[in-house]
Amino acid sequence: MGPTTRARFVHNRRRRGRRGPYAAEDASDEEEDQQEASSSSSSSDEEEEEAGEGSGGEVDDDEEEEAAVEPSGKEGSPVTAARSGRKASITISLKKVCKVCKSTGHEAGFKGAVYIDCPRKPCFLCKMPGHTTLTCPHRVAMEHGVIPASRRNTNTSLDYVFQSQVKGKISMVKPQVLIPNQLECGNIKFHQRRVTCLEFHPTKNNVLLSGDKKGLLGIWDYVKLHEKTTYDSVHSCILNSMKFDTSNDGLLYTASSDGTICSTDLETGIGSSLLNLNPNGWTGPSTWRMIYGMDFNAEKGLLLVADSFGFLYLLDRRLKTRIGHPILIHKKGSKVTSLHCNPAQPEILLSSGNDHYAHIWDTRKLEPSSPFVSLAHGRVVNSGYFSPRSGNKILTTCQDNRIRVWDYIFGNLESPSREIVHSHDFNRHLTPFKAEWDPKDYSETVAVIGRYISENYNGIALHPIDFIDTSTGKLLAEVMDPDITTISPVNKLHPRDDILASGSSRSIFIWKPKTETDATEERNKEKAKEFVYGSGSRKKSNGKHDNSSDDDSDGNSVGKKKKAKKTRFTRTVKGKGKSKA
DNA sequence: AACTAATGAATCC
DNA sequence: TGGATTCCCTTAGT
Repeated sequence: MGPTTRARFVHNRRRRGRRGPYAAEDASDEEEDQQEASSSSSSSDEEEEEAGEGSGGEVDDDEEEEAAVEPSGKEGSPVTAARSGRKASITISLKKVCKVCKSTGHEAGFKGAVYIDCPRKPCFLCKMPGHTTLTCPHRVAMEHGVIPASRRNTNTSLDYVFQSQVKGKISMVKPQVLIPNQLECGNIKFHQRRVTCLEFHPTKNNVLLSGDKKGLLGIWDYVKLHEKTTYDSVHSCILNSMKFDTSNDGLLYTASSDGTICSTDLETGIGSSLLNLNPNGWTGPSTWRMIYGMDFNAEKGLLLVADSFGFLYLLDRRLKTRIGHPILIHKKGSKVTSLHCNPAQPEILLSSGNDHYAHIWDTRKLEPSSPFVSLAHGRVVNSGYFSPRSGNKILTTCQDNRIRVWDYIFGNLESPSREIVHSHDFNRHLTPFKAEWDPKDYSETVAVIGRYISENYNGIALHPIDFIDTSTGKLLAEVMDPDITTISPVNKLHPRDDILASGSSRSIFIWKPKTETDATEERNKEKAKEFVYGSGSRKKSNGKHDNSSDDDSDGNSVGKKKKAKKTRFTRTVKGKGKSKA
């Protein structure tokens, strides 16, 4: 793959690449409809209410019902049944059994595009009992999940230090956030298995690297859509992490569940192994070491790596050798899920683990099992990141459906500054969700993360990618497209451009901000549609995107699935106060 | 349309 | 500590 400088939009979904000040404000009214649609959702089909929890505990009084069903035949007239008296019960027959709690009287699952929770289980969103996702207070659209500052408001001396020393360095004027909410292009089934990680090339602006569960490494130039390369021999199973060598753009380090760290020269494709934790091959699950967390300390030329048994390894980049002995940094036998070196002080390390902790370490004086600071979590911690510029904040993603933020790492870290309830449950079939900072956001507040639970958008269940203001917990935007009905657990924001890359199942998508012209066009289209509907004529198929490409096989371009009425799916929640532009 | 496989963490003994 | 069991809004395949 050659240098990529030409910016040709070959076969992109959206043409106009011109950026304009993005007006997020105009969404106001249709927003309402959306909400309307999502909340009232099942207006048409009335639930047969009752029968639910009211019927109480007992379950199996209905054997005889089943018996009764049989004679009356299939859709045998319930009327006659009711008439005949004793078989009246058949009218309520077809007993519902909840697939979650196995009791009768209610059913959990999708009803159209709306998922109905089992009322006997705690809320699937916030995990608290007493209500379901549909009525969860954290689901309220705009506030999507903040637990308002569990933080003490006392002004300690540390807070003073924070105010005087740190705040000055962080821009307090929030820059305008340009949300890449418009699907630009996609690469369907680029991978054979689900995507597990994404990384933008540090210098080549349009190059995206991706890894999957099989260990495949993909390189894709999303401007020259046809420029794709894959390496299938680098790893033999899950590619968990990728890091570029900051002193050599062409060199990529990869960490895998096969227990190896590899460096790959992206120009030549030549790779070499830096570490193999399973030199004797497979000798059973109790000995097989997997590598999830990895980061690069540029200052020291040091690669930090952690395995699934709780150990940290230090590798010298040049010598390609281990330094010292492995050090236990999480509960013995538990997986270390992520590592991150502080961008301002690379010797400060943040580790997250399956033992429900995130730890802060000073790599200059590593003592097994005695971190500098421990951050307790409710469940497995999927990831922990220092803020991208100052390194003064910490953002973690935990399987208890909470995103946690610590505002100042040298302050009181006993409890997080904020916990933000957000749906990103663990599911063994999904790549773990990780909230990621926006590297371009000087104020270090914006984070992006995919959402697990779906919302009903005009009759179709979609799983948006959420942009969250971590300083308030407010949902800044939810990004989605009616063609993408799968969950997007992997998301990465471009270090310089207003671009979002997302990995959803086996596909990869590129998103850009909706331009002024896009918005106008859409509005006009909407108007036209109203007109057509108003005049009673049927609308013919709506604007199909041009498929003008060569290279059919593994399809560039966005695939179609269910087609929904295409209204405004990429909804941007209006961000108040950032209208300057 | 209705099934299945793949397969990680919690829970229970 | 360790093995069996369970599971919850998955996805792509048959």
